Amino acid sequence: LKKKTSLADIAKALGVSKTLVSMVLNGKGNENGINEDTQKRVWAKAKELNYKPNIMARSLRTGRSHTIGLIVADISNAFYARMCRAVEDAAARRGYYVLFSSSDEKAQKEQELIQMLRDRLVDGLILSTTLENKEGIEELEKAEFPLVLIDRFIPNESTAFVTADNYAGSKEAVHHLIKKGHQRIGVLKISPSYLTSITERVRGYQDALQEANIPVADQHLLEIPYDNIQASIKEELPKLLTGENRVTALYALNNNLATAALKEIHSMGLKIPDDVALISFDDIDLFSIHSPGITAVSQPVSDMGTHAVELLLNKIESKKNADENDQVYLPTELIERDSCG
Amino acid sequence: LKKKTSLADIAKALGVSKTLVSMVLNGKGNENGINEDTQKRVWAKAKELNYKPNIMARSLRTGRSHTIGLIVADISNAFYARMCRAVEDAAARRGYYVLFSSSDEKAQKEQELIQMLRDRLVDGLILSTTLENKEGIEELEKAEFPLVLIDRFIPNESTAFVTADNYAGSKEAVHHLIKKGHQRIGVLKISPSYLTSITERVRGYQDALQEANIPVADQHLLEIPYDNIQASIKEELPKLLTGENRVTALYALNNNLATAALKEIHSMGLKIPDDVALISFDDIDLFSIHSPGITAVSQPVSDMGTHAVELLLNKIESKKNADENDQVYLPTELIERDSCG
DNA sequence: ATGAAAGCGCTAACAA
DNA sequence: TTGTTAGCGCTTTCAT
Repeated sequence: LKKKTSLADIAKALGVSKTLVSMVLNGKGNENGINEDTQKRVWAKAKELNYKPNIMARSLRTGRSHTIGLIVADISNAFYARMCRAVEDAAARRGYYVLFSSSDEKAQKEQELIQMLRDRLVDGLILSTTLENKEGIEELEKAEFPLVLIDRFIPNESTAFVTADNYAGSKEAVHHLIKKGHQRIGVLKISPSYLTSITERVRGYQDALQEANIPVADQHLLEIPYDNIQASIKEELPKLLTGENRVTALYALNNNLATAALKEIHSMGLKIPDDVALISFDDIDLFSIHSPGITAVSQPVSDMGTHAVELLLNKIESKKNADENDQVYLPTELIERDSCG
Repeated sequence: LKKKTSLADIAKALGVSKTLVSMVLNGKGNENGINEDTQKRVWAKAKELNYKPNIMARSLRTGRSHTIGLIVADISNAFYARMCRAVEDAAARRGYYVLFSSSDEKAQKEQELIQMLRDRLVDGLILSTTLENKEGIEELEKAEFPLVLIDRFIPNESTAFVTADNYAGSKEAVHHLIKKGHQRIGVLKISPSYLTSITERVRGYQDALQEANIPVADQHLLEIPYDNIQASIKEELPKLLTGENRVTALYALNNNLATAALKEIHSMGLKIPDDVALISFDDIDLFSIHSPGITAVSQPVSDMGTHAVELLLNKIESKKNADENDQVYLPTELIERDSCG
């Protein structure tokens, strides 16, 4: 590994000081009244020696790394993968880079990752929190560490967040089902179930039923553990789909659940939408290609990412206008296909 | 943003030197013969003051960042998303973190990202290269910068790489099609078409036909531009699927292509496998859920990620045994479903 | 068994 | 218009 050119190398080659070179290369030449000619010589020599600033040294000095951290549950999940991409692009547009990590929905891993990212002096953090790590988050807030939650938020706290409007979107989905004539609607929800993305969707479901004067039946709500979705669906789904109180429609609260349900419905030999209707919160490619197409609530994933970055960078650069709202709900969209009858 | 505890803070609080504290906290206490008791006091104080080492400072001093870079075409693509996850996990297991970026299959962006990652003093790089940036790669090699290519390799060069065995996998796929009675097989390939992942698959296709004494027809090969897949498929696919020389089977050279073809086949109102068979290189969830199930060549994505990390870290830490092979082909697996008749 | 001092490469306050 | 100096927080050599 060959040694790289440093400021000092340029300074020495030119017989000037590091300071001068630093100023010029940081575009502060004019502002500090440095000779046009000297400036040109500096630039030329920098190019000649293929100078690249050492970001570590700069960070050490300035206390800023121009890097932000992003923690999601699982970067290989389509929803988060798209989100990561949006965050990456939005950050790049403003000259920041992104360190990604997956928490696997585990609070302890989340905390370790927060720690490691801070160790690396990220300037701020976008976090899809497990919500079981309140302590860790409080610590960040206490230290006034720039933080924006994404996808989920902490109820009754002032922490900044960007999320889809899960409540409204969910309500719309259930209304749609009702309009299509469904009254007994089974809900597949994920545990941990205190995730606001989930609780808000459940609340939307309940309110939609209530508004239509349909009683909410607890046994229609299935809770599926995050780390064992397919097997658990296989075991639980038949309970919902058989017997005389069986549901006529299934509402999956995220894409993983919908996908797993789809598989199981197929392997039970049932037909959508005749034997059972299916609607999903969160739209993925699969649903448009499947036949019949699966009706789904589409989340503004890219917008969420972009918005979160804007919020975070404004915090970091203290550009926040006093009236900037930093708890934002983005609208969802119902994509109607053929899975609801 | 509150100031964090530094080595000096601990040293002062304890009335000892930074050196001592550093040694103890790096586990070199015994090796340097430091009092058990002193060591305990250091640890206690470190915990008390919630000391976290400043990685930038350490990196600046040691020239190592314990971070590796990963550049793929698009992190929101399922194939790369899974790969990223594998890389993340494998790196974490050895105490490294990962900086991800998407090159969008553009050589210039690739080069910028390489630059920025090096600026950040990543200790090494895993790169799914566009292959149009040979210069940049040569520069890395010349600087002896630790580098492992993934998914694609540079023909006739000694650069380390990890890839699926695209040739063998492709041959197997086409053999399968032939065995199912198909003779006229349309191939959907992506451009840029010099990607070895693609050329190797094409080569496998050609050789499989040849071995079966089936003539290779150029007009059966469709080239679809990376950045305009769906529209291009819509326009081109009918050419393959109509007329008297129409193909009876379609072989998509990656999951994007297969997905787009699937959409278009549906919208043309054709049935799989009766009207046309479909096989895909690279297996994704969608294919197992779709009915009929889509037969696909499954790539060992996780293994590829893991393997690449191992190779890279061995390079970085110069642990490479002399006989370690650093050009590795990993076997694929044909997942037979119902899309080929 | 412990410490002093140098230095990684950079920037910023202050001099000249 | 340019240079000097002092660190940022850490590790490491060399003293003691």
